[in-house]
Amino acid sequence: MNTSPQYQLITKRILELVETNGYKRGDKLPPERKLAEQFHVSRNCIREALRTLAEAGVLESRHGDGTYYKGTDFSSIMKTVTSAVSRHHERIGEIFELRHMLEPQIAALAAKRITREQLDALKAVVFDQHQAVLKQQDDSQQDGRFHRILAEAANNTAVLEVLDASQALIDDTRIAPLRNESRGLASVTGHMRIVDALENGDSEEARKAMEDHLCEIEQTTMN
Amino acid sequence: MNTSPQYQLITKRILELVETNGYKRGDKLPPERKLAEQFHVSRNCIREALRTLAEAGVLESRHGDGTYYKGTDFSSIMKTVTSAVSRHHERIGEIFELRHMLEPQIAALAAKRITREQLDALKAVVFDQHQAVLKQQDDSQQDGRFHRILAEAANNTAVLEVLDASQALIDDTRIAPLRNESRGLASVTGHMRIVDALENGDSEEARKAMEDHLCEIEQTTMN
DNA sequence: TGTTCATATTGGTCCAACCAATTCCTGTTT
DNA sequence: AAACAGGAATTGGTTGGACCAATATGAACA
Repeated sequence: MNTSPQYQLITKRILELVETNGYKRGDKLPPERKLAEQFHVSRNCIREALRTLAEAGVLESRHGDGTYYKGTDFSSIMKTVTSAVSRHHERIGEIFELRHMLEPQIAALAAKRITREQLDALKAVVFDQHQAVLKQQDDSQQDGRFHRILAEAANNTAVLEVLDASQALIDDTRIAPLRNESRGLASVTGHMRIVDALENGDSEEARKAMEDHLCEIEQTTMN
Repeated sequence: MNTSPQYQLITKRILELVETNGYKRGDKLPPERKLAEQFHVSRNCIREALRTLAEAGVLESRHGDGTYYKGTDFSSIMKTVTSAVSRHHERIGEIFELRHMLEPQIAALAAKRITREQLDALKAVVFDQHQAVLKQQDDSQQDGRFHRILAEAANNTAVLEVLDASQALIDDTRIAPLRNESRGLASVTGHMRIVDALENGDSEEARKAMEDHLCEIEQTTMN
């Protein structure tokens, strides 16, 4: 037989606990001793499960304080494997390709589903980005935020998670920017066109605008 | 002071050990008890570090055997991505949507990149599927294989991993079949059209064919 | 040569205690 | 009443030793 070790089962049960009790990001879990008692296993076993979940980015333990539900935060996980990622620079192109597949359709979906608030947030971000560019500051923060809000507006968490992970990979490999003013302005213009399409609820135009935007970025990146 | 817990330090030291000693994929690490002695920490602490590395995909422990170096391949990184997907199995609709975003573009890419051998494999699968349908057998195996070969032909491991994860989820939830002869034949016809487009290297037609194919499936699934 | 079985090795689990960081209450001071 | 200081309670981090369970190994056997 190939029975799973107990700590793996416990891992799942803790996840269940979190889900069925509707834990939200930042909530504190019961102390290890309680969990051990509740699941009828040793505290040791609980801790191994917690280490697993911590590495997976689901939880975070703070000495003397407690264990917290982190939601799914990828950037922290990625840090632990950064060294590994660096050995796979050649694959980063695939990640870009993956994003290139998703983003235009996200834009199209968002055109149908975006809320008033999200649209406003988007406009605010583009505004901020414009300011940053004009001041010759780094606008990568705003740029990332723009794409993230869009993914949220598409209202599909699965896609959102995939995109977040991709972004984390890209960030971590520091492939990044080469940002200058002309490139920044082009980015702002692209974003404005997308926002415009969203405002009109025009799916096709949104898709196309995003498509063009990404192509432009790719060209200026591959200098 | 904000000293890291010991198990985190041990995690790094184990990685060092692996690197400096030139461990290769599949090599066996020293037993936990040795490691504990060598690093002057408790075996418990070692184990927590091992759990962390195991979750990161670097190591694998086998009961009664030993702990092995798994190497750090790309898929271990993507595991992070795919695990995100798998935490959302309740949202099966989103998963379908995700696939719907990817598959047509995969078809388009595959039209440019597919090899002779892959095209042959594709034809063989469609052939088998046709046989299965005519014999009123379940063709889900062939159907899955078709989409997988296509993803391989697109030659993008990142996308492939995401799709595999999605497929596993769909399989898992047994949403599936409702397969009957007319639906099966429609599927075969759809696949044939896609193969035809691939053979001609026609990206756009491949995309469209896949798009239509998916729409048809969705309709017949939502009975 | 091939099989079986005892044994050693190794990961998995448990317990009970103690260390260390943080929080929280309580009493004091201002 | 507000601010502060200090100690107790809570909670994660670590330890050592014991035992269970799966696997590998090698010797005895057919």
